[in-house]
Amino acid sequence: MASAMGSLHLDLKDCGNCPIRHRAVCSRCEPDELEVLEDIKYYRSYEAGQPILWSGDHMEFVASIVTGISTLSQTMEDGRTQMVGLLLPSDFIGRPGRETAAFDVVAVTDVTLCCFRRRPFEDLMLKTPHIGQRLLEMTLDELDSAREWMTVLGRKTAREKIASLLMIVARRDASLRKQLPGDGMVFDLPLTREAMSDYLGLTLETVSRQISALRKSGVIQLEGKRRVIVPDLEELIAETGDDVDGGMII
Amino acid sequence: MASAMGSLHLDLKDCGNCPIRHRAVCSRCEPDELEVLEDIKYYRSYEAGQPILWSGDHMEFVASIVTGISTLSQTMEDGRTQMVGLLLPSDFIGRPGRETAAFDVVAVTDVTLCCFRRRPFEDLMLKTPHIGQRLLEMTLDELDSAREWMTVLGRKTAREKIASLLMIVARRDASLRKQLPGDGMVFDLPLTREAMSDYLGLTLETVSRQISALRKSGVIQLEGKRRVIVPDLEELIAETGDDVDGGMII
DNA sequence: GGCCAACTTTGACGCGCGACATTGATACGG
DNA sequence: CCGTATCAATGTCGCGCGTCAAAGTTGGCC
Repeated sequence: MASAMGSLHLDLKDCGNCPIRHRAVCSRCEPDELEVLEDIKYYRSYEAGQPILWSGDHMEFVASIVTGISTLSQTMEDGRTQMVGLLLPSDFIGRPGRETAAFDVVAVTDVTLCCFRRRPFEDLMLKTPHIGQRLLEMTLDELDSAREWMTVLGRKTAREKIASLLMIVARRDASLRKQLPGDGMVFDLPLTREAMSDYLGLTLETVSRQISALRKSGVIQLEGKRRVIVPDLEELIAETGDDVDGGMII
Repeated sequence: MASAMGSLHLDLKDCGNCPIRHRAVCSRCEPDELEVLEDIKYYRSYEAGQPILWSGDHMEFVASIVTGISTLSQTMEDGRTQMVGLLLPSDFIGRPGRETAAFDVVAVTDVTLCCFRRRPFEDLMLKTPHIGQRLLEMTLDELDSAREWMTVLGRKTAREKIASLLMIVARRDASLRKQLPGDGMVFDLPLTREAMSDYLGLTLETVSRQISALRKSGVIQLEGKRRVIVPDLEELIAETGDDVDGGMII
């Protein structure tokens, strides 16, 4: 971990080499604006499974995810939990103008954050419209995603929910490889069955059963618990209940 | 309707008298900035039940809701629909930088919009940081609401969902009257049973049954179909499944 | 290798809520 | 006045998914 951080520091101290340079909240900044950001930024890292923030925590920083995956989730008094966001590299954590975290943030994989102390960042936003513009764009995208997701939660069957999640992961995986999703594609599920159930508003048993059912129907094949093969993409899309390739931002 | 529009025009042509002046996307604008907005704004009105936008429509304008209530919803191929937003006065419709509507927008009550042609509004946003700043703040608030709502959709029982919706309406009603919600409060449901079912991811019948059940338990009383009386607010809050007065933005 | 913890799968059972049908209440127009 | 439309309430039935329980799988560690 320490050595990983060491190399990250070396690679990333310069924003020009940053892997999320073109997508994160800083993506519209000019070189002089980046310099100001570079002065106040610092990195933090978390191991898989560690909490990053608890709901109600005082937030001293806002941050961009540089590498890894985190979840944003809410827990009811009696322990029921619902995931409300899946945070990927370049996604933003925290909210300018808010003192405390509204949701729990947990690292699913090892995670590296590029952090900015909140106050200086808020000041900078007022002086640097490019940051606010990009953050608005990102927030609007997240709102669209959240709304699509509400339809999944409110109206889809368990089988459709699983198929929808598989398509989301498949699309994301394809875009990381700079390919289009297609027949025969292979990808890994970044989430445990329990995390999938939190995402989809199901129990982990139902998730397991529906994945088995999709396998038995031939819609997907499994290699181990996590690796998924999609022989016929159209067939999987049909299982989502969406009209052909419509919907499902993220 | 025509006469109503007439009086609105007279009353509202001047942004200084606008009922949503302090909350809408223009709320941070200085007098000179308002003047520019006044030049490009125009009003439109819709009767209860009318569609304002269909998903996929080309959007020539963005708008603020001045009066009335609209719903934002998504429909699946087979007709299942999920409401993904409840738009109240001062809420914003449309998205700078997007050509087509992503969701259906329908007027629930008679609605008046303050519209801006999209292109000029986008240009203005680049020149007027106050607009973008306010829109960011509003969008972040909506994102928080959407996330709270996801927990309702994914994890609550039908009875808890109904109680949660009643609390949302109760809070909104109290804030309009500039009071705190309290024991014995009375309010009207702005939505039909069907709209409530779309909101909560339930069927209309289940909504009807759960409202009857809450009435029989003495948690609420009904006056007609739409008017609700809450003898003991704590009791209703307990039915939501939330911890005491936590959660439930909007 | 063997042990242990974490994760997953599968089964049995029952309840909550959806699907469908009927009845009632209210409003509107002829 | 009645006929129709809309919205709501309520009954019946059954399936989907949650709950509880147990067994199987995988990987880490000594």
